[in-house]
Amino acid sequence: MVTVARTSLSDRSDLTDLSDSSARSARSWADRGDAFDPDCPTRVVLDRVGDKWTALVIGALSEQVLRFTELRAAVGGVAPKVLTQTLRALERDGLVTRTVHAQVPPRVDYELTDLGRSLIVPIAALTDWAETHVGEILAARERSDSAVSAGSM
Amino acid sequence: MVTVARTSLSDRSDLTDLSDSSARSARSWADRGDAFDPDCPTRVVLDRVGDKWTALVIGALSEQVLRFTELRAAVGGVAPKVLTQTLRALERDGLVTRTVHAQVPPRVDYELTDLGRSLIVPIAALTDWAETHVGEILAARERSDSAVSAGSM
DNA sequence: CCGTATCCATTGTGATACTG
DNA sequence: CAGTATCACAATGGATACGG
Repeated sequence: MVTVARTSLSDRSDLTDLSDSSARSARSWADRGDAFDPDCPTRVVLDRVGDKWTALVIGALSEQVLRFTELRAAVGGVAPKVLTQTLRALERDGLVTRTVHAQVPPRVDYELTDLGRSLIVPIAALTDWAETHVGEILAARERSDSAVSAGSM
Repeated sequence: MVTVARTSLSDRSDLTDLSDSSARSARSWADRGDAFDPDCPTRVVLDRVGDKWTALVIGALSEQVLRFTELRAAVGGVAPKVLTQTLRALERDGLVTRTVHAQVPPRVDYELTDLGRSLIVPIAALTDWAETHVGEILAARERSDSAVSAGSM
């Protein structure tokens, strides 16, 4: 159930007609939100998933429960402070559980929640697209960059 | 809608099928990359899609070709400098074409390329997930935040 | 109309060292 | 082991004004 909070976009319909002729889907892209709205669903998720380590952490945890240090190694040596930030954010959003075992030395397990596991699907769609098309992006990038330098010669 | 998730990643259920069809997807999460590697496919795409305006711009352009000012209104009044940055990045990556019409006053059209259009699918998977589950995230967030303030009382 | 130029606040990220 | 504390820095993002 969506009820996107729409502040500016729908009001400022000084565009010709954005949703009329192309009303092929019930909910148009234009309704999907305003980046200024902190509760815009897409923004909430993109702000979390788009950061540097979240996708990697979720990927690592999708395979198995991991401890802090294991996680740190799994994602390639992130600084502990940053990993802690990432994990706290994931925990706060209900995507990861943090379990402290009363032991010496301490043992803390991180595990995906059901919600976190469900996020694997759309992330996989993105990583899948990325692996398929990153070549085209990189090629376009090189073409563009070399065109710039060629233009200045 | 969306109908994404051809289960490319989720079928990494243990070791079973290394079948050819998912030769690419058969790679485990651990192989998907290192965030330090600037050419890691997921990073390249996430760095682009995860920024503040790209998803909205692609969404707007998915419905129709738009001019600079139309785009600006469509995504909710982004500052021109930032919109230019976003569009230049998209153009450089081959996701958007920029067409200048020799007219007075000038007219510049922005349009998705085939590559850009193909990106709509995984983005839709993400926005779809976001709209479905943002409530759970926000609820978890509130629970977590109120637990913190309660704990300090 | 379609941008660029300038300045600035905020945030994200990281290295390093230290502690219960 | 599992973090925290501190400092530093680069990258975003935004407001405003101006130019071709």
